[in-house]
Amino acid sequence: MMGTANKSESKKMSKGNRDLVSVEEAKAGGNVEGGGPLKKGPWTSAEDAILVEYVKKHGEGNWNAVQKHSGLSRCGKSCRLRWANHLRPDLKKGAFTPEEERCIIELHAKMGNKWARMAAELPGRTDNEIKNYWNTRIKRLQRSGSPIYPPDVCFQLMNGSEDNHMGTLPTGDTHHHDLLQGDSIEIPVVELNNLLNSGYLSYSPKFLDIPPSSMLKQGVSSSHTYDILFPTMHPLKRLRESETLFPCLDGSVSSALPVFNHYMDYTCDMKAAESLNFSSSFDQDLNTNDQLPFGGLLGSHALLNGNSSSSEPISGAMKLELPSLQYSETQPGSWGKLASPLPSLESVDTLIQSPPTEQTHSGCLSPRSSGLLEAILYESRTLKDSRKNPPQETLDISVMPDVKKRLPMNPCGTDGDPNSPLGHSAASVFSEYTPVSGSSIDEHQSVETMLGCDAMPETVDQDPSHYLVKKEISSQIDFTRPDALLDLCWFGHRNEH
DNA sequence: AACCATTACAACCGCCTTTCG
DNA sequence: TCGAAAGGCGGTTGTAATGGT
Repeated sequence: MMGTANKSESKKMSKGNRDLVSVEEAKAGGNVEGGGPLKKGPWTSAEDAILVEYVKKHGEGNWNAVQKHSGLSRCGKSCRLRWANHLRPDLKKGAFTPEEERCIIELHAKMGNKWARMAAELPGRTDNEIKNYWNTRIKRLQRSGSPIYPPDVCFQLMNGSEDNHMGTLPTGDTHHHDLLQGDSIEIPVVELNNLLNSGYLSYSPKFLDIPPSSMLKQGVSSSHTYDILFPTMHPLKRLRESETLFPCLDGSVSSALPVFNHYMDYTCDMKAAESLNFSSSFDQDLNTNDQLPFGGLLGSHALLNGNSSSSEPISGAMKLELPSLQYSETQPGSWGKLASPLPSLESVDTLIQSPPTEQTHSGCLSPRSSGLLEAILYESRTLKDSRKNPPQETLDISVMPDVKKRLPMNPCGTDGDPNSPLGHSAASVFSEYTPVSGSSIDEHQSVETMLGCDAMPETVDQDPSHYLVKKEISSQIDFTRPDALLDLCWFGHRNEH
């Protein structure tokens, strides 16, 4: 908050006494007429008075002139912020109402961290307020391992995307037209990201149960997905705002419901959930069911990150900036041969989102060669076909010796679908960048663990048939393909039928 | 009562975009 | 057209207040 140069001053000037500063002191405290250093730290009531007076006279804007005209030793930015966040007469004070909280949650599900836009939807509230509220809430939810979004918000969002192909909430409020308008199929990736951040995937215990359509709607390609699933990559600056094209596939509402059925067992933010009449049993689940059918430990990163701490639950909102493993154009056909020594799943992001330019070494069309839209559509068709003619084999470990080694349980020699527009790649992530050393989970188990196949079938997943289903799933997923995660879901979907 | 953890809030920083001369 | 200034935004940090042990 305070600049380091003013820390001591700020400490001295506690909330209790800083209001005692007179206007003269406020003006003289820093500099008059912009000579000395600008003051930082908490604003005094005198400074506030000066600023209010100034705005009354001159109106908003031209904030840098405040210092000149009023003698206030604050920079223009600081003045603007102070005015916008505290002095504006139309500001609402006090805690957020349940309605506002609800609105924030929905807006965040739609917009992501677009605090200013969210603030525009909430009259009298500032972006800073909303941001603080959200961050606090996220921390709370992270600790409790609860979903970030209430189920009904996700449901609305997905339902909305169904309706308008935009992945937006059909909330009925008319002020979201900016998101609703347009005739493209573009879905702001933030919406997808945030659905994924919802925590329905964050622990992934029910990952396999998520219908593919739901999964797709939730944005499988989003970076946040991988934040959730692969939370321990070294941080780099995330792309500031990735607007990703992602098609909406058909997917019935009913197919999405089971997800919520599962997760209604988990709780949401206790406070918000209570205010919004959400069920709240997740805490209990946390205490009693610390082992999950997915093979991971609840509250553990063991899911795919055995070498990460298990002290913190994976939470959808976990803010992890992943390294941008930019797929090297100089390495054609190197799906699965990633250049970076430690790429993240952002790389998968990149791969999936990248425009098609080349074919993979296996001859399969990669997303690069045919585009994500085509890929998705293709896979959609494949899925439909598969329902009619269940595939015999899908796991192609032949092209991924590493995976081959790591999947000794694979009962099927499989061939990837050479016609799939989605080529190989995900295997690299699974094989290369899953836990390596010092892990609590044997790296060889990483994939199995993720699939919940060989890990702890007796703990939660008591149903042997369920276990077998997962076995089948694991054997049919081609981790050499970037859409392996899609497969995960799709198999999950298939197994619902 | 002391200590610690958490929460809520305020403010700054850096980057990006827009505006203007 | 270009560069500087201003404005806007999101991320981060620091601190007081509060609650629990």
